[in-house]
Amino acid sequence: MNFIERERSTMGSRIYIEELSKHVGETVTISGWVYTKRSSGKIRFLVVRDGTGMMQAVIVKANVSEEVFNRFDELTQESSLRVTGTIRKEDRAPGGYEMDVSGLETISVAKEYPITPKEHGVEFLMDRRHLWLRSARQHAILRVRHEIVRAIREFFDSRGFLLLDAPIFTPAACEGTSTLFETDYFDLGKAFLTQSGQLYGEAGAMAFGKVYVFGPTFRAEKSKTRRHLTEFWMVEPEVAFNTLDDDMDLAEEFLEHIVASVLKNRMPELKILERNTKFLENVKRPLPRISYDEAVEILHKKGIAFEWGNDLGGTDETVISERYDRPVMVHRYPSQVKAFYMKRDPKNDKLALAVDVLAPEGYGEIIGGSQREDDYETLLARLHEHNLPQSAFEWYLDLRRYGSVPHAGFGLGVERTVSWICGLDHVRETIPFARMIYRLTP
RNA sequence: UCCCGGGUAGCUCAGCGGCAGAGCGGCUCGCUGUUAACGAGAUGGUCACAGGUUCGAUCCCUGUCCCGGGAGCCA
Repeated sequence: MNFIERERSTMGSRIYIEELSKHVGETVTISGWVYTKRSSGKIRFLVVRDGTGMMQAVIVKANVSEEVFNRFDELTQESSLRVTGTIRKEDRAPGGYEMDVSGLETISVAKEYPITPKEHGVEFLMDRRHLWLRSARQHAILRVRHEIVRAIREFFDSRGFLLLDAPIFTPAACEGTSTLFETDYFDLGKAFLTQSGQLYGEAGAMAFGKVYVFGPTFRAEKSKTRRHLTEFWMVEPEVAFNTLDDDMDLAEEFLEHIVASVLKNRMPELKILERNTKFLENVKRPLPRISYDEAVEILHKKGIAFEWGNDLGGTDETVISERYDRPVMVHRYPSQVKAFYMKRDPKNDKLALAVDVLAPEGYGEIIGGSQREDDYETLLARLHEHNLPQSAFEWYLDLRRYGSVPHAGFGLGVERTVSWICGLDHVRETIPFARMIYRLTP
């Protein structure tokens, strides 16, 4: 018998911790890592994680060979192992099930693991993000993120939207405002990392009617706050023949679906995160809709010196969103603070047909959208007003030359949404490996 | 870029113009139901870096570096 065969002969059937309840009374093997261990002399406890959950394994001196019993001593935190034993329902154990160990095999003894069950600072943990991902809280957050991404795709897929992947290298600024990451691109000069797939989404909408772009986006702004990453994920639906009102209808139905999916499928994770789900249960249609003018009025009534024509700042957004128990839509912003492609309000040329959705509890803007300018001459004039190079936008102008129609869309920031739904105090925990102004590793 | 706060043991922090501290982790010992186990013990330091003031600086001053979150900008 070779090594592998010998090892296999001592194992029960291999299962995952998430399916323990189906194997009560059976002898099975769990492959995983040591989360923590405790000893009380002749009875020893090993908390094993395998990626799907945690299980307490109990090693009783009287029930196992001396070799197995002593093997416990060499196991350090995060050592990898295979543990075999009988599964038993046990109310004292976290998860409700426990293993009575009969066999224990060390795969690799871990060196002294830096992340102990005690508290650590943000810098320390972010420097070890690759290890931090193993902890229960990070599991909960990333599983909620996964659920949100799944719900996003389910929402659009079930409504006949086509997933349209936009390029990441772009020839010029999409919106002309943000600072972009720049890189050399062979003989073609400079390329920029995309800050939005929206313009390509518009081309897709003219081709397929309704599409969504879902991918990473990049902003080289030197923002250093709890709401900013330099690389983040955005989902951007775009629908031909939609108006601003249609756009807002879509956005609120979309948000309702995402939140409902998380509440339905990820309650244990929200509990680990100690999230008060009362706020999330309120996320039902209709969401309140107020105009920018009304928002300014609210700020003035609160005694905030806010000048009409400016964009809402983070504090202003918090003041407005605090008045509601669910996300609030603010529409028709001054066109001077919005992007060149947004259509002006036919009733007031100073306003853009734009909408921002502000999350409650001070989480700020999670959605930004608009009806797009569909008139060729107007769009051309806007390009020039914003000093954008017409040549880089000829293809975009083609969308207005050949069968232009009203259309609208929006972008939702995935990390801000995860942060809000999980109730986190910083977006850096919502993505496996955050990229920020002073963080490029690990 | 600006404003504010911070950097002391592996980690989280306290401290103070006059011998460098605690809790936790790791290590040793004990314990048959632990849940961040518990009890006992030993170990652990370039007080971010460079100048300056002083009899004496981890502490006060100046500069630099790094971190945090806020403004601006944005999802």
